[in-house]
Amino acid sequence: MLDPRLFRADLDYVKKQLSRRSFDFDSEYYSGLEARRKDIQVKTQDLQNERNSRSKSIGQAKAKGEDIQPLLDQVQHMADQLKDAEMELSDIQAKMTALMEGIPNIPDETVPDGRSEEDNIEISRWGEIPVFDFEPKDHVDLGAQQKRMDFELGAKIAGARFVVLNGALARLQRALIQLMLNTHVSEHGYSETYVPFLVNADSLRGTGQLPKFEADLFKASDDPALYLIPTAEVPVTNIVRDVIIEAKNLPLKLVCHSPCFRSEAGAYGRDVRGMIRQHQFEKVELVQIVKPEDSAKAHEELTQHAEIILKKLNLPYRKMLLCAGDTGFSSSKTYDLEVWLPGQDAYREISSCSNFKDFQARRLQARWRNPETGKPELVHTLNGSGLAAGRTLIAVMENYQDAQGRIHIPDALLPYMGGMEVIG
RNA sequence: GGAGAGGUGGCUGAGCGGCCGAAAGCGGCGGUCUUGAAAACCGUUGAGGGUUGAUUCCCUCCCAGGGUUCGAAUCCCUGCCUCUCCGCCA
Repeated sequence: MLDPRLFRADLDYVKKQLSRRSFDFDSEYYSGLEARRKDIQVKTQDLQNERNSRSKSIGQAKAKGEDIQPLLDQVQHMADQLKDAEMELSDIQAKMTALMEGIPNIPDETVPDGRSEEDNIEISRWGEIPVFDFEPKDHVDLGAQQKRMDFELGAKIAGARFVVLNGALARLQRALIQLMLNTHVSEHGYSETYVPFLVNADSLRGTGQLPKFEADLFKASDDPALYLIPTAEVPVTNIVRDVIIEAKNLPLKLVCHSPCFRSEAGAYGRDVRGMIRQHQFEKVELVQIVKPEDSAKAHEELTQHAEIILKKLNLPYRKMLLCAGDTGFSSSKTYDLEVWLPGQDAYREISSCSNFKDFQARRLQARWRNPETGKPELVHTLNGSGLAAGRTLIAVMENYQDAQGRIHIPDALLPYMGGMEVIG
């Protein structure tokens, strides 16, 4: 959620910034609502004030043993009036909240204009694209041997967009997760967490998935309302919901491995082959909670932490700065890391690292106590995949294949593979 | 799943339906004392919002949502959560 004070101070600026991401903000509707809100709020509070002072004098009169009946007669109709005003106020506040919750974050000034991924900017490239003296296979064909990667079985057990991994490939995925967790904990200073994979609506509202993106989620239960997490970002960031953090405890750097569940509504027909887009996948997520002044730097660092995993695995990748139109709803600035997939002859997203600034923090009421003011102020939140394990598995398979369709284990993973050097 | 107890400020913990945004203690902050520290003593210390020229005035918040009442932290209902005992269980 954006700062309501920003709307009152400079509506044109807000509208202009939102238009950069093709969001048409109805400022007329907003202004009308805001004017009414102000009006009704003042009216309601006046009535409340009157009720309070009259009730107080009734109490005092009663204490002195005076006849309070005349006073009671005076207040008779106040209750109804007040109730009406309060209902009107809560009604307009609900409308206001609904409007505000549907407005995306304002893009950072360093974010380029643009409408779609076509307009994203390549920041850098790393690694050498492997040259094969044979026609490289994609991960589906590579995984088909001995049914190590079995999509038919996934479909039988659950349905489309599910997979079963067997033997060495299941282990390889686990090895990747271990490498990622160990690196982030031991070398990057993150604290490992384990969190619920089912979350309530408040948590999803806090990080911005609700109310707008319910269709992307799997709802696991109606009563109580619980959803499967689309990313560990949700439970991990919600650790600081309604918390005032002491300045000395910042930054908070958390890493969490979790399965992720996405309905992929709206993605019909896209990436139907293979493990690129599944309803369930494993991911190691990095989350940082920082002082506002530190978030730009933290964003660069967090992205580098994700990049280091790719470097350790010697996987070629490029770093993209998303344009305003392609940046996610809650984010003010996002870098995507795209890994090279020989089977697709293309770079594909493997990590997305975002600075949300105070957008999530405002919804979460996640604050820190600023020693300079002594007051609680909103923190900045950031997160990024470090990395998506399923897609990393694909990248390793396709980049480390040989002419026989075998997969050579990258050096960095050898300690986790129990002596196995080649799969095949 | 069954039975009971309870949810109050950073923490512990009082609180007759009006004088309670809330005692007291701890913690935090500031000060006195001290070469310094500790102890002791004194003072101070919740959050959100509206409004204003203003550090003015006002509103809301004692788990959440309803209700009773002129008036609710206090009474009633529902939900959620925590604890204890029993059962079951990875």
